[in-house]
Parts: sequence; structure tokens; C-alpha cells
Amino acid sequence: MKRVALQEAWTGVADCKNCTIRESVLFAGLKEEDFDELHRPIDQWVYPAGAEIYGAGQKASTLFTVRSGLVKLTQFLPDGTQRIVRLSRRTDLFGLEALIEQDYPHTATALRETELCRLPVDVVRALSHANSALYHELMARWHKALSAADRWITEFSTGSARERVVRLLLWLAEMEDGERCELFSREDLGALLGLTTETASRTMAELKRQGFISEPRANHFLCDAPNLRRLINS
Amino acid sequence: MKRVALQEAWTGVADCKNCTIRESVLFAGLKEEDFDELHRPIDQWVYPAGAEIYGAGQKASTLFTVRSGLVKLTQFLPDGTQRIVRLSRRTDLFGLEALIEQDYPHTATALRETELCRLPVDVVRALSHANSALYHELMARWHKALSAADRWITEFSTGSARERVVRLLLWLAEMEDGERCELFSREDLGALLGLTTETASRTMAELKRQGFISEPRANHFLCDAPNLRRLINS
DNA sequence: CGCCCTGTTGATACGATTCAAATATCGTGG
DNA sequence: CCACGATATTTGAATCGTATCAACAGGGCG
Repeated sequence: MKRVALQEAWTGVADCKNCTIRESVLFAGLKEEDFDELHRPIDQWVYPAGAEIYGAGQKASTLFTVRSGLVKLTQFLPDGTQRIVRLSRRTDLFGLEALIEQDYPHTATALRETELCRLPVDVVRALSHANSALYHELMARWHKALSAADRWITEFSTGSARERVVRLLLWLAEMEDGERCELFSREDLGALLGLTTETASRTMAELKRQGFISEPRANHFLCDAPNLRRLINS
Repeated sequence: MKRVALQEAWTGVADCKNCTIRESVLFAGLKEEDFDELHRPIDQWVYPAGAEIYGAGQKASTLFTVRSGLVKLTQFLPDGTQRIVRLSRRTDLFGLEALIEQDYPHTATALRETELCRLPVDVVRALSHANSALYHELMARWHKALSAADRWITEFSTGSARERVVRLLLWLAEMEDGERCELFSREDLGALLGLTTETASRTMAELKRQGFISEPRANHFLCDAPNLRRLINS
């Protein structure tokens, strides 16, 4: 892993009322007047690839919405083993644990350049007491995170290396047009799927040789989605 | 799998106010007067080992609290693969998804004889609007389920077969005195840990031969917890 | 009693890990 | 802009672990 100094950059106070992804974020259900209560500003930041957003055990005072990019949440075991337990992408909310716990249970890291909104936990708490739409939205976010975790177990932690890689490729392609996806390091790919870096690399290479995927640009892949799907459904 | 007729049995209308595990259940924070709003009774039922509590895709109208026993939540993949994604034990709440979704995403099955309280989802919804203690408790339950899922990924889906089995034994022993635990079928053990039945069986047999565990009664194990912990922390 | 289901064990094959080395890529400073 | 060193990726060969297929033992139940 590179150990360069990575500095996030402030990109401005968020204009929640006119947010470009407002219909799919936490504050989707808020009414005009609710925004007036948003005294403490929500800001937007951009994190470069590799930047740590927060570390496991740090004081949890902020929730994050992903505006663009990709974030990994890593969990550590006492013996030092680590495993990526979730990925958050556009419109996903992460760091929800801040609502309940003192400290973050995971380490959050940007896998690519990533734009985030930072929501102070006390702002969200205060708003959610008064506002039942936000209450429901929060509940829905917990549910979404839980579904994602369940899916992680069945799709990315079960079956052969090849099946896992294929399921991940298709999952990533969902974000775009279903055929195109951007990948990250083989090391992360391994930590994500519970495989070694070498196995991850070999599996990708073999899929390429067999024509299921191609790599027009570095880390940008084109997937033969129908045939990939056939690989895992038979 | 046995295909006998398994019938749950009604054991009475729950007396939530005087619940023996009240301090750790969903309604822990309710005050005396709140219970008066519990017009629709909460009932208690007992399910025999192997009984299906609900099936994936069924209409979700009830939340469940485990009073005793053990429940597995199984998720299915389109290709027929199935994987146990969570276990619920004493004081755990499951079926939370009913608050958000139409249908249950998992199949819930009793692994042993299990006592449950059934909470109609509309009762919980109605109470949670008025009652902020219940609102917080619900949030905490979502959080607990999510932490459990994360732990599942790192502990029960990562590492060698032996490590996974050992982690599960220690997890099960947590429930009792830390040394004693009750197990279930090797088939379920496999589905839980992402292993085949045979590997699960072999691993258990080897742990027994090496003196880490003993089986005084069928499916009741005594664990040498300190040495087991040493196995996974080195 | 005999059947079926579960658990155990054995032999073998396959797949993933490990260790090692070669190659490609990236970032930096000359 | 190129050369260099550091880092990431790919590939190879040997080993180890798990899956697979098959056979068998024991227990519960009709």
C-alpha cells in the first residue's frame, strides 16, 4: 500500500435544497421549511483515491453520503486479519453507526476519487426527532445496509473464486450501463472477496483470455454481461 | 433433511409488562401507560426444531423476539445456492425487514426448540411513532443486526475451515457459560460457514481427537475455550 | 426388523494459497 | 522528458486444504 499524504479537499457548503441527487439521499423527504432548520452547514468534500475517511475506533460524529466514487468499509479481527465488509457507492449513506455508537466500527477508505457530503450526527438526530419522513428514511437506510451485508455474504463470500469475481464485476457494472465498470487494485479485490491477491489477479487474467471481459483502459473493463451471468447461474 | 409435519404451538398471550427478559427486549423502554396501548395482543409460540417460521418471499407482517432457542436466517441465490446469513438467539429481534418491505427476504427456521414472541408490524409501527424510546430501541436493533452481519462476514466467512468452526464454537459458548455449547446438524454447520457437510464433520472430529472439545451428550459440547482462542489468535 | 437419515471416514481430484521471480506501472527527481 | 526506484501485477511451480464421490456405521422410526 502506498503511504503518501492524502488530503481531502473542501468543495463548499452543500446546497441540500438544490442537491443534484436529492431525490435519492437521506433528506429526500424534507420539506422546504425543514431546510431552514439546517443551521449547521452540511459540507461537501472530495477525497482522492486511497484516502482514509475515518478509521476503526475513531470517534463517530459524522454520517456520509456518497455523491460519486466508491468507498470501502474494512473490518479488523483481533488477529490482524482484515476483510472488506461493504462498498458504498452513489447515493449510499455510510457511517450510520455514528447514530448509535461512540466509535466507528470500520475503517472507511476511498477506492477512487470520491465526493462526499458530511452530515453531523447531531444535526441528523435533531431533525429526525421532529420529522417523520426522515425517520422513515433513516430506517430504510439501515435496511438497505443490512440487505447489502446479506448480499455480501451470499454473493461475495460463497462459491469459487471465479464465481465471486464475476458476481462483483456484474455488481459494479450495475452502477453504469451494465456492461462497463471501473475496478481497483487486485489487493482490494482479494480483500473484498476473501481471496489472495494472486488468485484475484489470475482469475481476472483468465476471464480476459477467455473473452468474457476486456480492458480498453487501465482498470476500465468491458463485460460480456449475458455470458458472465450464464457462468454463475448454471 | 427430515420432512416431518412441524407444528408450532401457541403458549399464551404474552404478558409484556412482566416479561422475564423485559430489560433486553424491544419494549424495554416502554412505560406503564404505553402498555395500555397494546390492544392487539402479542403472543408467544414455541416452534420445534426444524420448524420454518417464515419463508423467503412470504408476506412480512410480524417481527419476532427470541425468548429461547436458536433461529437461522437463510438466503437464496437465483442459482439455488443457499447460505445461512445470521443466527438469532435469546433477546434477538428478527424479521425487522417487515417494517420496510412487503416480503421477507430470508427463510427463518428454528434450529432447536425455540420460543418466540410475535409482534405484529402495525403494532410496532403505531407505537414507534408516539414513543421515542421505542424509536431509539428500533434503531439500536437495526444496528445490532448490521454488526452481526459484519461479524458474520469476517468471522464465519474468512479463514480456514478450522478457524471458522472454532470461532463459531466460541460464539455459541458466549450464550452459556463460555465453555459449554449446543450444536446442530453438520449440514447446517456447513451452510453457516460456507463449507461442505463433510469438511464440517471432519473438522469437528479432529478438534475432538485433539482434545479441544468433548461431547458429553449428543450435540452438547464442552470447549477448551482458552486453547481454542489461542488457535485463532495466532 | 429393516429402512432411512445423519454423521463419519477414506481416496482422489481440483482449486486456492504460498513462495518466488519476472514484468509492468507509477511517481519522482535529475 | 527520461531514468530510476518503488509498488503493483502477473506468472510459475509446489504445496496444502477443501470438495467430491463413495462407502459404511449408528440411531431413530415405522
